Amino acid sequence: MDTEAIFKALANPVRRQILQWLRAPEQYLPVELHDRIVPGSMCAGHIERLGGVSQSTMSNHLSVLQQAGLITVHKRGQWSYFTRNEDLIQQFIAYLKDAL
Amino acid sequence: MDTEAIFKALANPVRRQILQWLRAPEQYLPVELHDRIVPGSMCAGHIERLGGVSQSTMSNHLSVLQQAGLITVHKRGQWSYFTRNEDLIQQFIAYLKDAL
DNA sequence: TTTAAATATCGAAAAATTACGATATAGTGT
DNA sequence: ACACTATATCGTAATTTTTCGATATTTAAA
Repeated sequence: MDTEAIFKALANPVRRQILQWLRAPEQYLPVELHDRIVPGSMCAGHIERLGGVSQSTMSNHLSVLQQAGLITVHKRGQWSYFTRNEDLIQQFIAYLKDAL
Repeated sequence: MDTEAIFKALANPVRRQILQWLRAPEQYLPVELHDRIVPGSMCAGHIERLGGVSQSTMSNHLSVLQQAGLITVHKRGQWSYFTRNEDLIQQFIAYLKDAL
């Protein structure tokens, strides 16, 4: 667990917001897509549309979260589906409980 | 609780280290000072000597931690004694548990 | 096989953070 | 009043982060 990378990743509000969106993707996606997606995930394009930043900027944020291990990607066709890495997130919180 | 400020404060390794030193100040202070200090605290000067940065830089780090609420200051004479704000730290961890 | 769509990467500008030395402020002791 | 110590603040340079538009890459569709 790269705590340095995790702390840095979480220091940015857009990235924290992404983690929130990924808690309940269905809530933020058009209903007609609910059965098409990788469950519990959103593709980069939808995340981009939710955030107020450019495509390349959002792609970078997703990359930072991914490198910190907070999210994982599954590529299907031309899409990249991002999912929270609950294991790591819980591991990180457990770590904080007696290391912070 | 200013979570934005807390996340930003924790993004810096020197500041996280300060919180660690403040968990057990006696461990990092000369024995002859143990009965002179505000319990569970260290003055700015001692923190400065532990960290590898200049006086002004360390003073700034302490200020950032303080503004985030992670530490508190008690001034006595010409010294500033810094203490962990355990309440806020625990509150932050509790917040993370269901908001991260 | 050309065209379009989704995403990633590149290069550079803007903004924020970190760092330092110098100086200011405030308290202590002479 | 004066010198001395501890800490804070100021101005600024260096570094890192954030951002963007442009371009490259990959897959799908016509």
